[in-house]
Amino acid sequence: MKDPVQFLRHHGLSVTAQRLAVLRAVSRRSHSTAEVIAEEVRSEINAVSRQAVYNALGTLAEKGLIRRIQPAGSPALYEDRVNDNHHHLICRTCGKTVDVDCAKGRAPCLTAADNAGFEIDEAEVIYWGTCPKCLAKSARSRA
Amino acid sequence: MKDPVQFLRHHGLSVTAQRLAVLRAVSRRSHSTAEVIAEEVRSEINAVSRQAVYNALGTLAEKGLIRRIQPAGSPALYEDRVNDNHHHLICRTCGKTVDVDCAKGRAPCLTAADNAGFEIDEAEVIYWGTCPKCLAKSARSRA
DNA sequence: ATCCTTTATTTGACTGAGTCCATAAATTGA
DNA sequence: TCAATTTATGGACTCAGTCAAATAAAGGAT
Ligand SMILES: [Mn+2]
Ligand SMILES: [Mn+2]
Ligand SMILES: [Zn+2]
Ligand SMILES: [Zn+2]
Repeated sequence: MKDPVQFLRHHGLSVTAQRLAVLRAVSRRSHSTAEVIAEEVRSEINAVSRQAVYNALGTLAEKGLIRRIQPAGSPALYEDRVNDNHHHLICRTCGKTVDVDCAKGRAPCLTAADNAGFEIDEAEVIYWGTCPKCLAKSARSRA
Repeated sequence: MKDPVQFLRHHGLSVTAQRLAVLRAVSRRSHSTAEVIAEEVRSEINAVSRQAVYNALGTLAEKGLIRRIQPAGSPALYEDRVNDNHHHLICRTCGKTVDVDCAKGRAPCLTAADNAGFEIDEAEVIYWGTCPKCLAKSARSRA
């Protein structure tokens, strides 16, 4: 199931240049926006509509080939690291986003203190803070 | 520090009808949108601009009197339960949002598996799933 | 109570990120 | 190869929020 063409077929999706290019663009760099992905795609196949990018990202995420995260104050980000429910660490100053393994190990940490009768399918964790670079910069300006 | 007037003064903010009404509106119901809050405020004092509502919500959140959460696919939500870094459980179907105590107890769970050199100041946790009502409804429709 | 300065509110235009929809094109599989 | 189905395109449109200039209200000092 490594091959994207196989993957698309397997989910009953037609194989299109746009989808393949979007897939490659997402893999090339982690945590990128639809906008950035669209630019990447355009540099590969020579044109693609915004809507096609959103459609591809949407269906690929739905089928589980890519993952979408939607941090506060940022457009959605897409990545190809999938199926491990890892978490994210985001710099409030510059937006730098890095992966963090799930604190509870491999098993996704789905247990809430009290689930209030909900059936929980995902625990989304975002650690907010300041990245090393921005820390250094603010230390310098305070000096 | 219970009294909102005191609180505003204490933070060097002038006390305005709009701010007080926004504060009351936020307290009246948990997890409401700016839009809903604006309507509440309008039913109390007879008019308020959208911008004034956003301003008030912004400064009140900044000063720590209210808290803003920004779940994926929803406008920002505001609540007055503050200073305990509690988490949220959100229904993917109907958006119902409920509080969940921090899994790690009183101390906010700020520890990531690997902080990558970041200085973390908040761990935001959202549990996504289906609420009891929506579970029941879908069980019924499957029957 | 009055004036002055600071701070907040109003109004209305504007933006970013994404969605909707009708038409055109590509993909599939018979 | 030829429909039938699935996607892509282009353009209008929406939602949630921000910006900026003009006006109004609040707070402090007389
Ligand atoms: Mn990631
Ligand atoms: Mn809450
Ligand atoms: Zn940073
Ligand atoms: Zn529900």
